[in-house]
Amino acid sequence: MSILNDRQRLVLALIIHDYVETAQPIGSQGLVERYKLEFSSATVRNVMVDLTDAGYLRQPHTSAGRVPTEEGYRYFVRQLMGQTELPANTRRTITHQFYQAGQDVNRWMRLAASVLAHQSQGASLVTAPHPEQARFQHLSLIATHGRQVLMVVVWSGGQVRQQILTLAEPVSQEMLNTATDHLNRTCQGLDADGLAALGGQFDALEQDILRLVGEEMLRMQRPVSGEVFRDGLTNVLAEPEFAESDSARKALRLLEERPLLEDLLSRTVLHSSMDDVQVLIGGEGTWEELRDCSIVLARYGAPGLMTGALGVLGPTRMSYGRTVSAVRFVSGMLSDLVIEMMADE
Amino acid sequence: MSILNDRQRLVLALIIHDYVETAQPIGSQGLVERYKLEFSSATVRNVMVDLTDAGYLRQPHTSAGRVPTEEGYRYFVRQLMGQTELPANTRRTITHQFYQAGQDVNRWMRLAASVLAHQSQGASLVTAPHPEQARFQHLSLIATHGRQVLMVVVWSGGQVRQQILTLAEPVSQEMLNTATDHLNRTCQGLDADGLAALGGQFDALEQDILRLVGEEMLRMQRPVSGEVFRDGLTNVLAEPEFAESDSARKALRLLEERPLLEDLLSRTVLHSSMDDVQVLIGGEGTWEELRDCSIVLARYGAPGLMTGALGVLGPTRMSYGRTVSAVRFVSGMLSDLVIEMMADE
DNA sequence: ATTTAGCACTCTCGATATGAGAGTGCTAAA
DNA sequence: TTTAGCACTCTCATATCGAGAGTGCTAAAT
Repeated sequence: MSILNDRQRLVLALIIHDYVETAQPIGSQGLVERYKLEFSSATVRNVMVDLTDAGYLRQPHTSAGRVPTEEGYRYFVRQLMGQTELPANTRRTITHQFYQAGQDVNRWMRLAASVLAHQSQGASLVTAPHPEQARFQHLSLIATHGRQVLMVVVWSGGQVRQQILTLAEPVSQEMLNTATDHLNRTCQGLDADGLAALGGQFDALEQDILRLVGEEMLRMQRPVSGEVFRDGLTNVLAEPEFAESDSARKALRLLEERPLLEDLLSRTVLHSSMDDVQVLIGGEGTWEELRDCSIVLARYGAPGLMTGALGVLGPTRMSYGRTVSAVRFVSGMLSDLVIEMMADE
Repeated sequence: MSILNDRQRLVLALIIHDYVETAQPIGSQGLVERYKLEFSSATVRNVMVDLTDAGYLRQPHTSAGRVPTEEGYRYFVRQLMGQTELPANTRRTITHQFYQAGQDVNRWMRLAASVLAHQSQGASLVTAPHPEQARFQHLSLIATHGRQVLMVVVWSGGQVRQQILTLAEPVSQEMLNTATDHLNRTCQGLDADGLAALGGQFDALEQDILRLVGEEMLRMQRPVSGEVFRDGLTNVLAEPEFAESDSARKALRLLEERPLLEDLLSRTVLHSSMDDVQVLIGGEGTWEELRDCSIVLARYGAPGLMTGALGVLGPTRMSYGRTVSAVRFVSGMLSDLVIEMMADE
């Protein structure tokens, strides 16, 4: 990566700024006029040649204006963008909305997806927080009909998972109550290892239940185990570069199909530290589908305890400042909420 | 609506069939050649004039082929299409998949959305089944931290809803157990009226809980209360008429935004009888956003007890035969599953 | 050593023209 | 009632053309 002088940096920033707005190649004259630059268009042209040689700009064709390359965007994001924040009143409004959502995690998720989509004008996704180290908290067994039993397990993060079991033989609600009481007293706060270490102090029924609880625990600890919340998918379609809709389709499919999504998240954000915003520009050579897209990702939650991921998909030509600040803000918001929730319990 | 003779009906059916495949206006010559018709293209042209006068066909411009009108599709769906079914082996495969999903309602929903999207090549949506008449089954209260209590309510359909309460003052887990035991014994199987009718046989804590349970019950009985499962949104983008992406955006937004969706469902499928497939062609004058789209909808579930809705969105030029059979089949499948589940409990 | 004015050159984009092709509607004959 | 024949219409793809925007280069100016 070349080292740019101030003028080069200024011109690059201005070109990116204008191109993000207009989606049109940016020419030297227009730039000088719009920003009343104190050097001439010829000088700008010289600078443009430098930036093109450095790989930060390109021309769609001879004698058209310049367009940022992926490298150009990367330089901008790393070196030029600075730490922007959402406007104070926007932050207040959003905070208020989260506050109103109370303790309902599903509402947090929906709200986060909605805020991200709205602020960034892109497509957003938010994965539900999942425990990195699930701990058992409470169990209910409810006899329904014959050998069918509804098992409801509450985990220490407050997640609730239910499942219907079919037992080998009918069991009365009384016996179920006895078993749950025993298990609830004994297993409180145990993690997977703890559960496995418990010896033969249980009868057959309790052993069975314990095994199922253990399986559920494993399922829950997978990275994209729960629901994925999305919003603003149609925003992406509004961008002119996706008018032809084919690349848009490919990109949206990435968000729609779970395996692709798991791949994406596990290769990037899961290894990053909390609330650290990552910007993937143009697929970074790995995702063909994302040729003309960028993704802004972050991981949120209580490190080591309960984490999730969130992100925004938009065209490469997106407003990185706004998007990064939105992602950072929402990620921090959710982290605070999750940490607070964990502390309560 | 005019009465058509056999030849007119045949020509209309063939034009719709071809147009659905090619998305191109259909001409008289091509029709005669492709289907080796025993009358000439001139005759077909005469028939086309009749069908155009009747309002079932139109010409994009003078001297282009014919294209079905919305009325044409309606006539086709009502009179010509017949009762088609998915192929037997497809039905078997799908049945098998549902069977493998066990009793997990969320998996049913995801699978239903996926099957609908795949079979119809459109965008699908499925609302979770919600109780028409919720009955209380079981309650758990779990003390978490200070005055915070996690309330988990199980309804007679097997739905589980959780919520975090903040009590006026700290309460021990013992006291919570006593209260839940009492409430679980007393309220088993009661509906909203039943709960309201219970007099002063409860202490203050129990009264509070009961009130919250009642509120939750009301929330749950709203038509689109739970999650909405979607799939295949990108299928729609693949259709040539949505290449320009603007009308596609409008239509997909209808599925993305909950209020619009509630409006759509409440005005149509909620008043229909179970497993009865409704076809809305071109917005039916009510939904501007659906100008070039059709929606195939059905209601599923156990009538009076637990119902949901499902549907497919596609271009007006969609294969109604395939889509209607897919919607009918999946709807019947889910109805069976829900009824079976209700009978178990 | 930079910066700038001047200018020729290039390329896109929209407007306009043109011809092939597909399809119709009409008329008159079968 | 059906059909062959034919003139007519309209679209679509292609080609042409000029305006406009923007560049790169050179030589002069700072």
